Amino acid sequence: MAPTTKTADGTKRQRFSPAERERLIVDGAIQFFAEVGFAGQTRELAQRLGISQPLLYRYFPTKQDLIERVYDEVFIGRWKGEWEHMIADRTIPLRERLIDFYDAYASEALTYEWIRIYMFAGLSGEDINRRYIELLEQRLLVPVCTEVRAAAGAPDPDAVPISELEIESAWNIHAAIFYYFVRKFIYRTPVEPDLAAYISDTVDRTLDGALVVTRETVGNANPRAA
Amino acid sequence: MAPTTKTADGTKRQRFSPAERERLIVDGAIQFFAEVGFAGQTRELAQRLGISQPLLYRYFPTKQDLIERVYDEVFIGRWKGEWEHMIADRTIPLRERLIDFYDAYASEALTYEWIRIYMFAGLSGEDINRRYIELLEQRLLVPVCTEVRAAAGAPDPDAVPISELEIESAWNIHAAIFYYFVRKFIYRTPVEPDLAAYISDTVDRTLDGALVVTRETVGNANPRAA
DNA sequence: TCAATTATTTATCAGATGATAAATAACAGC
DNA sequence: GCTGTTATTTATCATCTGATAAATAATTGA
Repeated sequence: MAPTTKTADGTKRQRFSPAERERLIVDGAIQFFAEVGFAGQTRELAQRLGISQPLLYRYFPTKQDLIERVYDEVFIGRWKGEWEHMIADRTIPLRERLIDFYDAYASEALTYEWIRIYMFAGLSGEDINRRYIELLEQRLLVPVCTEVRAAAGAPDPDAVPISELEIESAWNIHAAIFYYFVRKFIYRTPVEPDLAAYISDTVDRTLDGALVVTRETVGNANPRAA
Repeated sequence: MAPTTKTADGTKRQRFSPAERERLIVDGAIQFFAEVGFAGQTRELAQRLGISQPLLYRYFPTKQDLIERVYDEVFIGRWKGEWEHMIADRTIPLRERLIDFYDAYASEALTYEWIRIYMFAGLSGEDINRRYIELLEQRLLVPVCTEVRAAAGAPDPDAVPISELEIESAWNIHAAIFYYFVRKFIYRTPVEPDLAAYISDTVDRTLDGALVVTRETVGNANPRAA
């Protein structure tokens, strides 16, 4: 046969710079593993990327290395420092701050890939979830509880440390939002199409519980003023 | 070599009736798949059961058949009709009814195997989750909303149909309980050790939101009496 | 005690799967 | 245009994995 300039499947061979190709592989892997889980096969991933399977191994020595990279890409660096400022900005009513935060958090963090990879990671015993939950408690839930204290007229955390019960009530807010995406991306159940409306309704309902808990268990900072 | 009466690994061959062996296999499979997911290998399952791998195929023609059986065992028949009576029994305060129900539901349904298999099933695109959610809405959430109506002094669902928003507020109660077990069995994060206390606290917080929603969106059945 | 039945095991297949080595072709510099 | 470099592919290995067939041993009934 005459030598051909084409590859086996007839398409011209595409060449990218290592940086570009790596980007393509990582992005494809995120999509792929989010969809089928980490038991997904390298051959199928390669096919979706339009490359040969061994090329993956040029960029990642083992499948596990690629998976670790996916974890990093999805979980590290998606947390925005400005979110913490949003929560703490007392020039805006707390309810609005929470709604704004969850609007941002949902659109930037709680995506299809994020939710599913997070759940796959949890089920396969990775400690990423625990680490993420720690981050969440420190950077979101404690600040939220602090703001709830202020909104409820309760003493500052400096005076009375935040209790487990208060953290739980902040988890309730978070869980309610999170569960929306679990239903949407994991169970694939019909969900309220207007996400913004869902978030504001949910914050309304669950913030109430947190305020009540705080008032009842921590009390007023200055009872005689009441 | 002299013929031996033992099997290769030196243990005497155990014989069970087909019914008994099937029971052992199904129970083992539930544990096994809950732990490692449905990508778990039949050889490893067989090893845990102390049987040879081909014996599995004597009882289940394919691995998928075994998986279906696991679904049936775990999800079908764990729902107890009496739970619906518990929810509807107006001789008891609604708060207590919900706490009693979730105590029972948590201990009988929301087990390690249940939670993990449910999540594995969802991630692999099974429709079991959707079917279960439908069951839950009809047999739990709608009844809960009905009772919330009564407790809030709002009109009966016969007069004013239950809204999506009310269902969402019932979901919030459920999601908060559910999330506790997700944290415990999937993320393996430390959780409140006193489950009963967690449930009663959570019902307190989240039921409040549902009552508020109902009062504000459905209103009082007899406003002039207020 | 012996033969028939069948629960269970050993041996094995065929295709899948992560990974490696060698061959090929696109590109860069001169 | 030629040549060296390297991004990419083809070919292939070794092991894993669901599934099947044949052999074996525990049990049952006469």
